[in-house]
Amino acid sequence: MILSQRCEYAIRTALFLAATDRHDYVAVREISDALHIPQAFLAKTVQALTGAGIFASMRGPTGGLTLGRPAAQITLKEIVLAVDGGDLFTDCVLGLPGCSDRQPCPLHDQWAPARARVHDMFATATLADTAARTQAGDFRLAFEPV
Amino acid sequence: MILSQRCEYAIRTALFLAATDRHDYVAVREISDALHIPQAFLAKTVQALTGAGIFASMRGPTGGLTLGRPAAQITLKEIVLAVDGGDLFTDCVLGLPGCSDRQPCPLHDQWAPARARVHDMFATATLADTAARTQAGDFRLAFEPV
DNA sequence: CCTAATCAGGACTTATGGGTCCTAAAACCT
DNA sequence: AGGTTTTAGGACCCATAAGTCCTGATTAGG
Repeated sequence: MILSQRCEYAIRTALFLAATDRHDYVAVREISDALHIPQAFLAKTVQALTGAGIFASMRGPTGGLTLGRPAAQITLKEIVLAVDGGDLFTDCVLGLPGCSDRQPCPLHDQWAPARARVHDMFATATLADTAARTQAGDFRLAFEPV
Repeated sequence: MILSQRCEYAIRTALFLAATDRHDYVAVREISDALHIPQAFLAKTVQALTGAGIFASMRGPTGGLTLGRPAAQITLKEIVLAVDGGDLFTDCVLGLPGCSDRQPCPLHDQWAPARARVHDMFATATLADTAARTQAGDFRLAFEPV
């Protein structure tokens, strides 16, 4: 798996919030039902995002989650960093510590550009762009379309 | 981690065999010492490669491991497939089952080409090419150069 | 033939990510 | 004020990857 399960859930949740474009708070329960994610696990996962300011949360009967900033100003890279950390964008493909341009492993020259391609994909994709595509076509956030 | 620990060990072992270009069998113990890999764990890991014909093994005092075919005819993709399977090259970045061109997730159009780039890197890289680079420069197969 | 060295592979232990459960704290509503 | 609904977060359980240990099968060499 390229992303952890937590991170897949986090991105799908963020896209759900951006795509349904509501002004009020959306309860974790509602999201976990729509996306078929275990509720308690999602509740813990989003704490990493609220802590990073990517989500905002409110308690109480009308509480729930909402985006902490406009969807156009949130990249998928931020979400990955908040949940999984930056290892995906920096680590050696052979797991060798200190691998770099100065002290490369035998695959470094091939891996570095491929890794950069993956990085750029996450750094370029904003929630607004991606959510717009979600609403447009056949795109799905769950196995059964939401 | 993009590759499992097993797979990182497997590739480094294959490169070690290709780089030291010996005609005889090399004992697992010798490899695990050189690359700082737990011996018993490496012994189990390479069974996936001997089973796939990528390595050949021989028991007894002069036994050990050797490449099953010429290094120029072994790609890193084969090793990944034998150890980790093909999920890295086919799975949806959001973990949605059945994601494809026909039934895409919101990130499919961005992810598919990035994933193809990673695939092509492993499919193109042969043990011979990569091992040649290992011998040439400062390249390393272990934290302390071998 | 016997011993030592090596791979093969099952059984077991440990570490970690995924997931559940329960209690506390905050916010709304009557 | 008090009850209900929600997030926050600690404690715990489970599945799997990582790693260890031991026994057996095979081979070389005296």
